[in-house]
Amino acid sequence: MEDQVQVFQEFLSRKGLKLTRPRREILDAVFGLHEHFDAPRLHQTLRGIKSDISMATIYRTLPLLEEAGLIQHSLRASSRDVYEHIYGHPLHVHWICSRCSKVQETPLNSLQDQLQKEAEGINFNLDEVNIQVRGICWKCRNSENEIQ
Amino acid sequence: MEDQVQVFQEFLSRKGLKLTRPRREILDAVFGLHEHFDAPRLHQTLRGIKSDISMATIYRTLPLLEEAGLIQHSLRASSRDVYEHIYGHPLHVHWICSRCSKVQETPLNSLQDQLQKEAEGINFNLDEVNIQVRGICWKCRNSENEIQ
DNA sequence: CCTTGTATTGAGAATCAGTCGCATCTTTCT
DNA sequence: AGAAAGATGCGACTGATTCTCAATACAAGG
Repeated sequence: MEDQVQVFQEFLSRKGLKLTRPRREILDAVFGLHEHFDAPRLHQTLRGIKSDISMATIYRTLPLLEEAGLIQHSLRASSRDVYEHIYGHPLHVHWICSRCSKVQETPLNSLQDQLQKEAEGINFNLDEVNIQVRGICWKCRNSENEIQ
Repeated sequence: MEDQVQVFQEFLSRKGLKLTRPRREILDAVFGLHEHFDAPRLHQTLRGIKSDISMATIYRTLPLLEEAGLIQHSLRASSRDVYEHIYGHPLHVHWICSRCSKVQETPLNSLQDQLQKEAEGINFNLDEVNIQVRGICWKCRNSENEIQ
């Protein structure tokens, strides 16, 4: 439990930065959410709970969390910067329905090995993988006739 | 040559819309660029060449091109809406270097088949695939020691 | 416990992308 | 040429993200 705090802490000191109250609260909020989020939503969440951390601080902290490998940019349907926390989560594929915008996730499985091989082929030091697939989910396929 | 014009033309008339001068010029500009682009860059390009098509028109046209299957949303490092034209291009993997931000592309190859299989597994009607991999490219790996 | 240098923060201004409403053109069809 | 429907440009507007800067908080040394 609270592994992510350690990770962040270590990352910060390695860079000569400090784990301050605002940073800690943002970290907690991020790992308290179990969905994708963006800066405004995070701000709302934090405000709801207790503190009034400024947008500026949130926008400053997210890149740090990303650099520390705790969160990653997620693919987005909208035009905002969307993140999700990944520490302790396996990499996955996002299946995005073009109709209802719902997002399902499945694990990478064997795809990862292949990507790894290709990475070696071009001498690329692979860090993160994001796979986004768009199409129509089964629910919408079924109700396709009604709408159109 | 100029296949994309036909495709767009047909798409438009199917929807009762017209292939106007601005739309045509945007289409040309899009297929004249051989990199990823966003609305502002497109605007700049168009301005440089000749016409003064408004941002509003560009923002209205891009979704049409997307719906026509001529371009697709690309994954982005920044916070803007980035597109690339795909008509006549095979699907590919984006290799993004976290250090120098350069983007390389490789074809999907066998990954596509696997995704297709997984799609069938969850009864998902696969349309588009975007794969983004982040890491460090060979150039940056080599010069890693110097900077740090 | 005080001092000092450095990192941080909040608030608000400033940007910038993307959207919208509307009066004015274009295109198409007759 | 005239009418109807679709398009466009302009400018206002919204909302996200960045920037600036003065005020704080913190760690280390005295």
